[in-house]
Amino acid sequence: MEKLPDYLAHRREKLKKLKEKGINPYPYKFEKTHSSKEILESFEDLEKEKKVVKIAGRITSLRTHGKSIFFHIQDGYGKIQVYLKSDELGKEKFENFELFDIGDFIGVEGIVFVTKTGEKSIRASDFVMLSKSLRPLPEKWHGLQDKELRYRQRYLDLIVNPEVKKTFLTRTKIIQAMRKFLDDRGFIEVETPILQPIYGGASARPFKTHHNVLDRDLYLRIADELYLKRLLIGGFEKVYEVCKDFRNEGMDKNHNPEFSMLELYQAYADYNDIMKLEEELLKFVAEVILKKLIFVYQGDEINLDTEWKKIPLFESIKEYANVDLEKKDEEEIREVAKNLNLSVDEKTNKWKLVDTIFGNLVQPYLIQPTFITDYPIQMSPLAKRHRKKDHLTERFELFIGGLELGNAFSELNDPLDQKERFLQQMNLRDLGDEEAQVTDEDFLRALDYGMPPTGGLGIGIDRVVMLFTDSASIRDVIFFPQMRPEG
RNA sequence: GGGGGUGUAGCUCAGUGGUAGAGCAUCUGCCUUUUAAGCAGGUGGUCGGUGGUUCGAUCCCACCCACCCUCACCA
Repeated sequence: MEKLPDYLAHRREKLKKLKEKGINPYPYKFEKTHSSKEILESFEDLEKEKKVVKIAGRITSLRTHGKSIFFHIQDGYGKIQVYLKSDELGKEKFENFELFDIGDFIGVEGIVFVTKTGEKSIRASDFVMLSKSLRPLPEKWHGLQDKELRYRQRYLDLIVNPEVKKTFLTRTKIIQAMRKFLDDRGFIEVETPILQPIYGGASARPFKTHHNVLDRDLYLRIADELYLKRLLIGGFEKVYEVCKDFRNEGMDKNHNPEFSMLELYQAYADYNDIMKLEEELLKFVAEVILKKLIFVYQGDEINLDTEWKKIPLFESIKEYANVDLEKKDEEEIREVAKNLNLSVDEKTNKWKLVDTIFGNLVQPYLIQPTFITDYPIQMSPLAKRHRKKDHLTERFELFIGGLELGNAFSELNDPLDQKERFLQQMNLRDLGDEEAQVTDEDFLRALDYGMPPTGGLGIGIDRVVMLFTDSASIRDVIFFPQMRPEG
């Protein structure tokens, strides 16, 4: 048998001794009366009444003093100090504590008191092992710093870095707030397929899988769009889905292969209505989460309490890059990109060139909330033509803090136009654009039956969480980000 | 994929061409209000991996792996 390192062997030895004493190191349950938070909040009453409390949690620090011991236990809501005294527990019980370590789950019974140094604590009259820990926790003072370990072993990160737990609690509250906002406005939350025979609704490469019984390839969805629109056709007027989407593409601080999205559709609305809706939604979330509309993201002060700026895409490029691309042809735009030292090649098509120029010269400077509107048709195959400018669509993206937070259209509901757009996409695909969208015949058939005029919106939930928790990387707001196999 | 950085004890980090250190954790002893408890004494390492240079490599070189930053890609 392989020899364990000392720090593991010692704990195995203690585990064995517990069993020899007839103590189950992994019992089935413990009836708590309070959480640490509840005790601290109602401390004065508990102290006055000398009420016996029972609390459970993980030992996170330990100070022994011969015949007395102090330790903190951390539960799901905070931490509280416990005091053990030999006189009060009896010698045998007190000595059993030798088999407890930092990291173990313990149940404690006792009454509350305040120590000499003023800390609200529990004077234990009994304690019980709830789960023996066989590995040491990271260091108490610096916590877990190594990002790789923090992501791979998020549970440790959560145990020792309290601000991490707070970020994820905020994440949950943000999603709750989004649901409340939409539910209160009569939106219906729905679920649509993750496994799709034809992927659509966005421009991205998919993950592919296979159904054995049907002997058919399926794709993990890259968006929910085409299914939610089918529901509009079916008669729902306001729907939304909080979903995971999957895109088989690169990973960086703004992208994870699986990510969370909020998609919503509202019949009889256009993109102007959706702009207003998204602005109200994010202001509502900010009020709920931050209790204010002015906050700092990555060093920049962001003010949501303004009239949010709206600029057409080409205007924004004119404003920030000082060049008018709207009337230029592909070669002229390529020249512009090259002169700006952007890495583009002869294969980069016109629309990707525009996108690259925007992404490098405009997007990073969109710190205050800004709607970029009216994208070219070729960049927006699911968006309705602009009512006044035929070469553009009624589409917008929202940027705050340099982050792209949403993408929305007056949805294309002209079945023949949609068919044309799919054909254009297939042409791009034939020219080597692997992210070009795939024609979905069933969706076209559905559109033939008629979809009401509709406004739709997709919001990257992870990025909203980044914004409101001042996180620099998407990995800091996803519990278990995608990682390569351990090296 | 390109450029830069990091990788040393369970954790946080020093360090050196002659096979290694601190703090915390852990172990032993002392200690009945401590809280980064204290005091005394221990244990613990394939120095990310594989090759090369060298009498000798954790250190220098090459390649590989992982992670971070950045560019590209990716709405």
